[in-house]
Amino acid sequence: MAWDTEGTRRKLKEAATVEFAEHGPDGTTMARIAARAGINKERLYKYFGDKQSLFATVLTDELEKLAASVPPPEGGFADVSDFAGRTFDYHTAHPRLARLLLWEGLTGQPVADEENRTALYRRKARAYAAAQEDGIFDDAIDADHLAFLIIALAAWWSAVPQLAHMLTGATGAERAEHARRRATVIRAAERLALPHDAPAPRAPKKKGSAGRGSG
Amino acid sequence: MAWDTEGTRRKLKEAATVEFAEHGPDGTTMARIAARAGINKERLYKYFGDKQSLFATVLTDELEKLAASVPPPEGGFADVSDFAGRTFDYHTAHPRLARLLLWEGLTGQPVADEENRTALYRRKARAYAAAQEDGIFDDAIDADHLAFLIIALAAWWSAVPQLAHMLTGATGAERAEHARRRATVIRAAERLALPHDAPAPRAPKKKGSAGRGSG
DNA sequence: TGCATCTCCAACGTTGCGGTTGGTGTTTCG
DNA sequence: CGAAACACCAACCGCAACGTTGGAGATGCA
Repeated sequence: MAWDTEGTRRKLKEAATVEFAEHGPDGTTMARIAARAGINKERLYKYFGDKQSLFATVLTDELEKLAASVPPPEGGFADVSDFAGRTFDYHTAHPRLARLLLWEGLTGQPVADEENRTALYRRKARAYAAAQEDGIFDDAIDADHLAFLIIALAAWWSAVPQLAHMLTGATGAERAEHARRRATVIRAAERLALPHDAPAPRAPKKKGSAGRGSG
Repeated sequence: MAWDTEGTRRKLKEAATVEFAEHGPDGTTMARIAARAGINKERLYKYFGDKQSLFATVLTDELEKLAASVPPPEGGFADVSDFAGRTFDYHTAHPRLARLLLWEGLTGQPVADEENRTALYRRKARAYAAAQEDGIFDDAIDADHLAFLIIALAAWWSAVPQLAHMLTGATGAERAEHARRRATVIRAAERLALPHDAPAPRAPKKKGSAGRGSG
Protein backbone atom coordinates (compact mmCIF):
# COMPACT_ATOMS: atom_id res chain seq x y z
CA MET A 1 0.00 0.00 0.00
CA ALA A 2 1.57 3.25 -1.14
CA TRP A 3 0.97 5.12 2.07
CA ASP A 4 -2.57 6.26 1.69
CA THR A 5 -1.60 9.84 2.31
CA GLU A 6 -4.60 11.31 0.56
CA GLY A 7 -6.89 9.14 2.60
CA THR A 8 -5.20 10.23 5.78
CA ARG A 9 -5.50 13.82 4.79
CA ARG A 10 -9.15 13.42 4.00
CA LYS A 11 -9.91 11.62 7.23
CA LEU A 12 -8.21 14.33 9.22
CA LYS A 13 -10.03 17.09 7.41
CA GLU A 14 -13.38 15.43 7.89
CA ALA A 15 -12.76 14.92 11.57
CA ALA A 16 -11.63 18.52 11.87
CA THR A 17 -14.77 19.71 10.11
CA VAL A 18 -16.99 17.85 12.51
CA GLU A 19 -15.12 18.95 15.59
CA PHE A 20 -14.81 22.57 14.57
CA ALA A 21 -18.45 22.81 13.61
CA GLU A 22 -19.45 21.22 16.87
CA HIS A 23 -17.17 22.95 19.35
CA GLY A 24 -15.76 25.96 17.53
CA PRO A 25 -12.15 26.99 17.16
CA ASP A 26 -11.60 27.49 20.87
CA GLY A 27 -13.59 24.53 22.07
CA THR A 28 -11.89 22.13 19.72
CA THR A 29 -8.64 20.40 20.59
CA MET A 30 -6.18 19.09 18.08
CA ALA A 31 -5.94 15.89 20.07
CA ARG A 32 -9.65 15.25 19.70
CA ILE A 33 -9.53 15.78 15.97
CA ALA A 34 -6.72 13.29 15.64
CA ALA A 35 -8.47 10.83 17.91
CA ARG A 36 -11.68 11.09 15.91
CA ALA A 37 -9.77 10.44 12.71
CA GLY A 38 -7.84 7.60 14.31
CA ILE A 39 -4.62 9.29 13.24
CA ASN A 40 -1.76 10.64 15.23
CA LYS A 41 -1.85 14.26 16.21
CA GLU A 42 1.41 15.15 14.57
CA ARG A 43 -0.04 14.44 11.13
CA LEU A 44 -2.34 17.42 11.61
CA TYR A 45 0.56 19.79 11.87
CA LYS A 46 2.44 18.18 9.01
CA TYR A 47 -0.54 18.43 6.67
CA PHE A 48 -2.35 21.55 7.75
CA GLY A 49 -0.04 23.70 9.83
CA ASP A 50 -1.39 25.08 13.05
CA LYS A 51 -4.92 25.17 14.37
CA GLN A 52 -5.90 28.41 12.76
CA SER A 53 -4.77 27.31 9.32
CA LEU A 54 -6.66 24.10 9.75
CA PHE A 55 -9.80 25.98 10.59
CA ALA A 56 -9.39 28.19 7.55
CA THR A 57 -8.84 25.16 5.35
CA VAL A 58 -11.94 23.48 6.69
CA LEU A 59 -14.09 26.54 6.21
CA THR A 60 -12.85 27.25 2.70
CA ASP A 61 -13.49 23.67 1.79
CA GLU A 62 -17.04 23.67 3.10
CA LEU A 63 -17.78 26.87 1.24
CA GLU A 64 -16.54 25.33 -1.96
CA LYS A 65 -18.84 22.41 -1.41
CA LEU A 66 -21.77 24.79 -1.01
CA ALA A 67 -20.84 26.72 -4.12
CA ALA A 68 -20.58 23.47 -6.03
CA SER A 69 -23.87 22.18 -4.68
CA VAL A 70 -25.96 25.34 -4.92
CA PRO A 71 -24.36 27.27 -7.75
CA PRO A 72 -24.98 31.00 -7.71
CA PRO A 73 -27.58 31.54 -10.42
CA GLU A 74 -25.21 33.42 -12.65
CA GLY A 75 -27.50 33.33 -15.59
CA GLY A 76 -30.48 34.81 -13.85
CA PHE A 77 -32.58 34.53 -10.77
CA ALA A 78 -35.83 33.72 -12.40
CA ASP A 79 -36.79 31.41 -9.61
CA VAL A 80 -35.98 32.80 -6.18
CA SER A 81 -38.22 30.29 -4.58
CA ASP A 82 -36.17 27.47 -5.93
CA PHE A 83 -32.91 29.10 -5.02
CA ALA A 84 -34.01 29.91 -1.48
CA GLY A 85 -35.43 26.44 -1.03
CA ARG A 86 -32.25 24.80 -2.22
CA THR A 87 -30.13 26.98 0.00
CA PHE A 88 -32.32 26.10 2.94
CA ASP A 89 -32.08 22.43 2.04
CA TYR A 90 -28.35 22.65 1.92
CA HIS A 91 -28.07 24.37 5.25
CA THR A 92 -30.36 21.94 7.01
CA ALA A 93 -28.60 19.01 5.43
CA HIS A 94 -25.20 20.45 6.35
CA PRO A 95 -25.68 22.62 9.40
CA ARG A 96 -21.96 22.47 9.86
CA LEU A 97 -21.37 25.18 7.30
CA ALA A 98 -23.63 27.67 9.02
CA ARG A 99 -22.02 26.89 12.33
CA LEU A 100 -18.54 27.35 10.93
CA LEU A 101 -19.55 30.70 9.45
CA LEU A 102 -21.02 31.78 12.75
CA TRP A 103 -17.91 30.83 14.57
CA GLU A 104 -15.75 32.64 12.13
CA GLY A 105 -17.82 35.74 12.67
CA LEU A 106 -17.99 35.48 16.42
CA THR A 107 -14.39 34.65 17.15
CA GLY A 108 -13.32 37.43 14.84
CA GLN A 109 -10.76 35.27 13.17
CA PRO A 110 -9.13 36.53 10.03
CA VAL A 111 -11.64 35.87 7.30
CA ALA A 112 -10.61 32.77 5.41
CA ASP A 113 -10.19 33.04 1.67
CA GLU A 114 -11.56 36.55 1.77
CA GLU A 115 -10.78 37.51 -1.80
CA ASN A 116 -12.66 34.72 -3.47
CA ARG A 117 -15.55 34.91 -1.12
CA THR A 118 -15.94 38.63 -1.55
CA ALA A 119 -15.86 38.23 -5.28
CA LEU A 120 -18.48 35.52 -5.06
CA TYR A 121 -20.82 37.58 -2.93
CA ARG A 122 -20.38 40.62 -5.10
CA ARG A 123 -21.27 38.60 -8.14
CA LYS A 124 -24.31 37.35 -6.31
CA ALA A 125 -25.37 40.87 -5.40
CA ARG A 126 -24.85 41.92 -9.00
CA ALA A 127 -27.14 39.17 -10.15
CA TYR A 128 -29.83 40.36 -7.74
CA ALA A 129 -29.35 43.90 -8.93
CA ALA A 130 -29.72 42.78 -12.51
CA ALA A 131 -32.95 41.02 -11.66
CA GLN A 132 -34.16 44.22 -10.06
CA GLU A 133 -33.33 46.22 -13.15
CA ASP A 134 -35.18 43.73 -15.28
CA GLY A 135 -38.20 44.18 -13.07
CA ILE A 136 -38.13 40.56 -12.00
CA PHE A 137 -37.32 41.63 -8.46
CA ASP A 138 -38.68 44.51 -6.49
CA ASP A 139 -36.06 47.15 -5.77
CA ALA A 140 -37.40 48.14 -2.39
CA ILE A 141 -34.44 46.46 -0.73
CA ASP A 142 -30.94 47.12 -2.01
CA ALA A 143 -29.46 44.17 -3.84
CA ASP A 144 -26.59 43.51 -1.48
CA HIS A 145 -28.87 43.58 1.53
CA LEU A 146 -31.34 41.39 -0.24
CA ALA A 147 -28.68 38.79 -0.87
CA PHE A 148 -27.69 39.04 2.76
CA LEU A 149 -31.21 38.52 4.02
CA ILE A 150 -31.89 35.56 1.77
CA ILE A 151 -28.94 33.84 3.38
CA ALA A 152 -30.27 34.79 6.78
CA LEU A 153 -33.59 33.12 6.05
CA ALA A 154 -31.90 29.86 5.26
CA ALA A 155 -29.25 29.86 7.95
CA TRP A 156 -30.85 31.51 10.96
CA TRP A 157 -32.46 28.24 12.01
CA SER A 158 -29.11 26.59 12.46
CA ALA A 159 -27.68 29.68 14.06
CA VAL A 160 -30.00 29.84 17.04
CA PRO A 161 -31.61 26.43 17.30
CA GLN A 162 -32.50 27.00 20.92
CA LEU A 163 -34.55 30.03 19.92
CA ALA A 164 -36.25 28.13 17.13
CA HIS A 165 -37.08 25.41 19.58
CA MET A 166 -38.56 27.76 22.14
CA LEU A 167 -40.69 29.46 19.52
CA THR A 168 -41.89 26.50 17.52
CA GLY A 169 -41.77 23.79 20.15
CA ALA A 170 -39.98 21.57 17.66
CA THR A 171 -36.37 20.80 16.96
CA GLY A 172 -36.47 20.93 13.20
CA ALA A 173 -35.58 17.30 12.86
CA GLU A 174 -39.25 16.34 12.60
CA ARG A 175 -40.51 15.92 9.05
CA ALA A 176 -43.53 18.14 9.55
CA GLU A 177 -41.67 21.02 11.12
CA HIS A 178 -38.92 20.76 8.57
CA ALA A 179 -41.39 21.07 5.73
CA ARG A 180 -43.08 23.95 7.46
CA ARG A 181 -39.80 25.79 7.87
CA ARG A 182 -38.89 25.20 4.27
CA ALA A 183 -42.20 26.62 3.14
CA THR A 184 -41.68 29.63 5.37
CA VAL A 185 -38.24 30.29 3.96
CA ILE A 186 -39.47 30.12 0.40
CA ARG A 187 -42.46 32.30 1.07
CA ALA A 188 -40.35 34.83 2.93
CA ALA A 189 -37.81 34.95 0.11
CA GLU A 190 -40.60 35.60 -2.36
CA ARG A 191 -42.02 38.35 -0.21
CA LEU A 192 -38.66 40.03 0.11
CA ALA A 193 -37.63 39.75 -3.51
CA LEU A 194 -40.65 39.71 -5.74
CA PRO A 195 -42.72 42.73 -6.67
CA HIS A 196 -45.91 43.00 -4.68
CA ASP A 197 -48.00 42.98 -7.77
CA ALA A 198 -47.19 39.35 -8.31
CA PRO A 199 -47.04 38.09 -4.77
CA ALA A 200 -46.79 34.39 -5.24
CA PRO A 201 -45.74 32.83 -8.52
CA ARG A 202 -48.55 30.40 -8.19
CA ALA A 203 -49.10 29.32 -4.61
CA PRO A 204 -52.39 30.27 -3.00
CA LYS A 205 -52.27 32.42 0.09
CA LYS A 206 -53.64 29.74 2.35
CA LYS A 207 -50.97 27.42 3.54
CA GLY A 208 -51.29 23.67 3.52
CA SER A 209 -49.43 21.29 5.75
CA ALA A 210 -46.36 21.69 3.66
CA GLY A 211 -46.80 23.76 0.60
CA ARG A 212 -43.24 22.96 -0.36
CA GLY A 213 -42.72 22.73 -4.07
CA SER A 214 -39.34 24.20 -4.70
CA GLY A 215 -40.56 25.97 -7.76
CA MET B 1 -17.23 51.82 53.86
CA ALA B 2 -19.02 48.59 54.55
CA TRP B 3 -17.24 46.58 51.88
CA ASP B 4 -18.90 47.57 48.67
CA THR B 5 -19.83 44.01 47.92
CA GLU B 6 -22.69 44.89 45.60
CA GLY B 7 -20.42 47.15 43.61
CA THR B 8 -17.83 44.43 43.34
CA ARG B 9 -20.45 42.00 42.19
CA ARG B 10 -21.74 44.41 39.62
CA LYS B 11 -18.29 45.21 38.28
CA LEU B 12 -17.48 41.54 37.92
CA LYS B 13 -20.71 40.81 36.13
CA GLU B 14 -20.23 43.67 33.72
CA ALA B 15 -16.73 42.59 32.94
CA ALA B 16 -17.92 39.04 32.46
CA THR B 17 -20.63 40.21 30.09
CA VAL B 18 -18.16 42.04 27.93
CA GLU B 19 -15.65 39.22 27.89
CA PHE B 20 -18.17 36.47 27.23
CA ALA B 21 -19.85 38.43 24.47
CA GLU B 22 -16.49 39.12 22.89
CA HIS B 23 -14.75 35.79 23.19
CA GLY B 24 -17.44 33.26 24.02
CA PRO B 25 -17.50 30.76 26.87
CA ASP B 26 -14.46 28.88 25.67
CA GLY B 27 -12.41 31.84 24.56
CA THR B 28 -12.95 33.73 27.78
CA THR B 29 -10.70 33.23 30.76
CA MET B 30 -11.70 33.87 34.31
CA ALA B 31 -8.45 35.71 34.85
CA ARG B 32 -9.23 38.20 32.10
CA ILE B 33 -12.66 38.90 33.54
CA ALA B 34 -11.17 39.61 36.93
CA ALA B 35 -8.45 41.75 35.41
CA ARG B 36 -10.96 43.78 33.43
CA ALA B 37 -12.98 44.37 36.57
CA GLY B 38 -9.87 45.19 38.53
CA ILE B 39 -10.87 42.57 41.07
CA ASN B 40 -9.18 39.41 42.14
CA LYS B 41 -10.08 36.23 40.40
CA GLU B 42 -11.14 34.42 43.49
CA ARG B 43 -14.11 36.75 43.97
CA LEU B 44 -15.61 35.35 40.78
CA TYR B 45 -15.83 31.90 42.24
CA LYS B 46 -17.10 33.18 45.56
CA TYR B 47 -19.90 35.18 43.96
CA PHE B 48 -20.85 33.25 40.86
CA GLY B 49 -19.59 29.71 41.16
CA ASP B 50 -17.81 28.27 38.19
CA LYS B 51 -17.51 29.54 34.65
CA GLN B 52 -20.67 27.95 33.31
CA SER B 53 -22.85 29.37 36.07
CA LEU B 54 -21.36 32.76 35.47
CA PHE B 55 -22.19 32.55 31.79
CA ALA B 56 -25.78 31.58 32.54
CA THR B 57 -26.10 34.46 35.00
CA VAL B 58 -24.77 36.90 32.47
CA LEU B 59 -27.07 35.72 29.71
CA THR B 60 -30.18 35.72 31.85
CA ASP B 61 -29.36 39.20 32.98
CA GLU B 62 -28.93 40.53 29.46
CA LEU B 63 -32.20 39.00 28.36
CA GLU B 64 -33.97 40.71 31.20
CA LYS B 65 -32.51 43.99 30.09
CA LEU B 66 -33.82 43.44 26.57
CA ALA B 67 -37.27 42.52 27.79
CA ALA B 68 -37.30 45.64 29.91
CA SER B 69 -36.06 47.84 27.10
CA VAL B 70 -38.11 46.53 24.16
CA PRO B 71 -41.28 45.22 25.77
CA PRO B 72 -43.21 42.70 23.71
CA PRO B 73 -46.10 44.68 22.25
CA GLU B 74 -48.67 42.91 24.33
CA GLY B 75 -51.41 45.29 23.44
CA GLY B 76 -51.07 45.01 19.70
CA PHE B 77 -48.61 45.19 16.89
CA ALA B 78 -50.06 48.08 15.04
CA ASP B 79 -46.67 49.29 13.97
CA VAL B 80 -44.34 46.49 12.95
CA SER B 81 -42.03 48.98 11.39
CA ASP B 82 -41.50 50.62 14.71
CA PHE B 83 -41.10 47.38 16.54
CA ALA B 84 -38.63 45.97 14.03
CA GLY B 85 -36.73 49.23 14.00
CA ARG B 86 -36.51 49.32 17.77
CA THR B 87 -35.37 45.72 17.93
CA PHE B 88 -32.72 46.46 15.34
CA ASP B 89 -31.67 49.53 17.29
CA TYR B 90 -31.38 47.53 20.44
CA HIS B 91 -29.29 44.85 18.82
CA THR B 92 -26.94 47.29 17.18
CA ALA B 93 -26.64 49.28 20.37
CA HIS B 94 -26.05 46.12 22.39
CA PRO B 95 -24.53 43.57 20.03
CA ARG B 96 -23.48 41.69 23.12
CA LEU B 97 -26.89 40.14 23.56
CA ALA B 98 -27.02 38.73 20.05
CA ARG B 99 -23.53 37.36 20.44
CA LEU B 100 -24.34 35.76 23.76
CA LEU B 101 -27.41 34.15 22.24
CA LEU B 102 -25.40 32.88 19.32
CA TRP B 103 -22.81 31.42 21.61
CA GLU B 104 -25.41 29.78 23.72
CA GLY B 105 -26.80 28.16 20.62
CA LEU B 106 -23.47 27.13 19.20
CA THR B 107 -21.87 25.74 22.31
CA GLY B 108 -25.02 23.80 23.03
CA GLN B 109 -24.98 24.83 26.62
CA PRO B 110 -28.05 24.12 28.68
CA VAL B 111 -30.49 26.87 27.77
CA ALA B 112 -30.41 29.45 30.53
CA ASP B 113 -33.71 30.40 32.14
CA GLU B 114 -35.59 28.33 29.59
CA GLU B 115 -39.01 28.49 31.18
CA ASN B 116 -39.35 32.23 31.27
CA ARG B 117 -37.89 32.68 27.85
CA THR B 118 -40.16 30.11 26.27
CA ALA B 119 -43.15 31.76 27.85
CA LEU B 120 -42.02 35.11 26.54
CA TYR B 121 -41.57 33.90 22.98
CA ARG B 122 -44.87 32.09 23.01
CA ARG B 123 -46.60 35.25 24.11
CA LYS B 124 -44.89 37.07 21.31
CA ALA B 125 -46.02 34.52 18.75
CA ARG B 126 -49.54 34.77 20.10
CA ALA B 127 -49.47 38.50 19.60
CA TYR B 128 -48.42 38.04 16.00
CA ALA B 129 -51.15 35.48 15.51
CA ALA B 130 -53.71 37.88 16.92
CA ALA B 131 -52.56 40.55 14.49
CA GLN B 132 -52.99 38.07 11.69
CA GLU B 133 -56.50 37.24 12.79
CA ASP B 134 -57.32 40.91 12.91
CA GLY B 135 -56.15 41.25 9.36
CA ILE B 136 -53.38 43.64 10.35
CA PHE B 137 -50.80 41.07 9.35
CA ASP B 138 -50.76 38.79 6.39
CA ASP B 139 -51.10 35.18 7.40
CA ALA B 140 -48.89 33.78 4.66
CA ILE B 141 -46.21 33.00 7.20
CA ASP B 142 -47.10 31.22 10.42
CA ALA B 143 -46.97 33.45 13.45
CA ASP B 144 -44.19 31.64 15.29
CA HIS B 145 -42.01 31.60 12.20
CA LEU B 146 -42.78 35.22 11.56
CA ALA B 147 -41.62 36.14 15.03
CA PHE B 148 -38.51 34.09 14.46
CA LEU B 149 -37.71 35.80 11.17
CA ILE B 150 -38.23 39.29 12.54
CA ILE B 151 -35.57 38.54 15.10
CA ALA B 152 -33.34 37.21 12.35
CA LEU B 153 -33.62 40.46 10.42
CA ALA B 154 -32.42 42.44 13.38
CA ALA B 155 -29.74 40.10 14.65
CA TRP B 156 -28.22 38.51 11.56
CA TRP B 157 -25.95 41.50 11.02
CA SER B 158 -24.25 40.93 14.35
CA ALA B 159 -24.21 37.21 13.80
CA VAL B 160 -22.10 37.16 10.66
CA PRO B 161 -20.46 40.57 10.45
CA GLN B 162 -17.77 39.23 8.14
CA LEU B 163 -20.44 38.25 5.64
CA ALA B 164 -22.13 41.62 5.92
CA HIS B 165 -18.79 43.24 5.32
CA MET B 166 -18.00 41.19 2.25
CA LEU B 167 -21.42 41.90 0.77
CA THR B 168 -21.80 45.56 1.60
CA GLY B 169 -18.20 46.66 1.74
CA ALA B 170 -18.91 48.40 5.01
CA THR B 171 -18.59 47.46 8.64
CA GLY B 172 -21.89 48.77 9.91
CA ALA B 173 -20.22 51.30 12.13
CA GLU B 174 -20.50 53.98 9.47
CA ARG B 175 -23.49 56.25 9.85
CA ALA B 176 -24.63 55.84 6.28
CA GLU B 177 -24.47 52.08 6.23
CA HIS B 178 -26.11 51.85 9.60
CA ALA B 179 -29.05 53.91 8.40
CA ARG B 180 -29.27 51.85 5.24
CA ARG B 181 -29.36 48.64 7.24
CA ARG B 182 -31.99 49.97 9.54
CA ALA B 183 -34.15 50.92 6.59
CA THR B 184 -33.66 47.48 5.09
CA VAL B 185 -34.69 45.76 8.29
CA ILE B 186 -37.83 47.84 8.60
CA ARG B 187 -38.77 47.40 4.98
CA ALA B 188 -38.14 43.67 5.17
CA ALA B 189 -40.23 43.34 8.30
CA GLU B 190 -43.07 45.15 6.58
CA ARG B 191 -42.80 42.92 3.54
CA LEU B 192 -42.90 39.81 5.66
CA ALA B 193 -45.69 40.85 7.97
CA LEU B 194 -48.02 43.26 6.22
CA PRO B 195 -50.61 42.30 3.63
CA HIS B 196 -49.49 42.98 0.12
CA ASP B 197 -52.40 45.23 -0.54
CA ALA B 198 -50.91 47.87 1.71
CA PRO B 199 -47.22 47.52 1.02
CA ALA B 200 -45.71 50.54 2.73
CA PRO B 201 -47.58 52.32 5.48
CA ARG B 202 -46.03 55.61 4.59
CA ALA B 203 -42.48 55.41 3.36
CA PRO B 204 -41.72 56.08 -0.29
CA LYS B 205 -40.06 53.33 -2.22
CA LYS B 206 -36.91 55.19 -3.09
CA LYS B 207 -34.47 55.41 -0.26
CA GLY B 208 -32.18 58.33 0.51
CA SER B 209 -28.44 58.77 0.68
CA ALA B 210 -27.03 55.31 0.76
CA GLY B 211 -27.86 54.32 -2.73
CA ARG B 212 -24.43 52.77 -2.99
CA GLY B 213 -25.28 49.43 -4.54
CA SER B 214 -22.82 46.64 -4.30
CA GLY B 215 -22.71 46.55 -8.00
C1' DT C 1 -9.15 46.64 73.77
C1' DG C 2 -9.47 41.86 71.98
C1' DC C 3 -11.65 38.34 69.43
C1' DA C 4 -14.64 36.77 65.72
C1' DT C 5 -16.03 37.82 61.18
C1' DC C 6 -16.08 39.55 56.72
C1' DT C 7 -13.91 41.36 52.20
C1' DC C 8 -10.30 40.82 49.66
C1' DC C 9 -6.02 38.98 47.22
C1' DA C 10 -1.18 36.85 45.94
C1' DA C 11 0.50 32.62 45.08
C1' DC C 12 -0.14 27.83 44.22
C1' DG C 13 -1.61 22.85 42.37
C1' DT C 14 -3.29 20.42 38.75
C1' DT C 15 -4.81 19.56 34.38
C1' DG C 16 -4.90 19.73 29.65
C1' DC C 17 -3.75 21.96 25.31
C1' DG C 18 -0.83 23.52 21.28
C1' DG C 19 3.01 22.29 19.10
C1' DT C 20 7.67 19.41 18.55
C1' DT C 21 10.98 15.74 18.41
C1' DG C 22 13.23 11.40 18.14
C1' DG C 23 12.61 7.11 16.33
C1' DT C 24 10.27 2.93 13.72
C1' DG C 25 8.67 0.64 9.85
C1' DT C 26 8.01 0.97 4.54
C1' DT C 27 8.87 2.16 -0.05
C1' DT C 28 11.78 3.48 -3.91
C1' DC C 29 15.98 3.97 -6.44
C1' DG C 30 20.67 2.61 -7.72
C1' DC D 1 21.13 -5.65 -1.45
C1' DG D 2 21.97 -0.92 0.68
C1' DA D 3 20.61 3.67 1.56
C1' DA D 4 17.92 7.59 1.11
C1' DA D 5 13.23 9.28 1.51
C1' DC D 6 8.82 9.03 3.17
C1' DA D 7 4.49 7.95 6.22
C1' DC D 8 3.72 7.44 10.60
C1' DC D 9 3.53 7.70 15.86
C1' DA D 10 4.70 7.68 21.22
C1' DA D 11 6.38 10.62 24.29
C1' DC D 12 7.60 14.97 25.57
C1' DC D 13 7.92 20.44 26.65
C1' DG D 14 6.27 24.76 27.93
C1' DC D 15 2.48 27.28 29.04
C1' DA D 16 -1.91 28.88 30.23
C1' DA D 17 -6.33 28.15 32.33
C1' DC D 18 -9.44 26.64 36.03
C1' DG D 19 -10.20 26.52 40.52
C1' DT D 20 -8.17 26.73 45.65
C1' DT D 21 -5.84 28.14 49.77
C1' DG D 22 -3.58 30.56 53.35
C1' DG D 23 -3.36 34.85 55.04
C1' DA D 24 -3.71 40.34 55.26
C1' DG D 25 -6.48 44.44 56.17
C1' DA D 26 -11.14 46.19 57.89
C1' DT D 27 -15.32 45.95 60.76
C1' DG D 28 -18.58 44.63 64.61
C1' DC D 29 -19.39 43.12 69.29
C1' DA D 30 -18.27 42.42 74.18
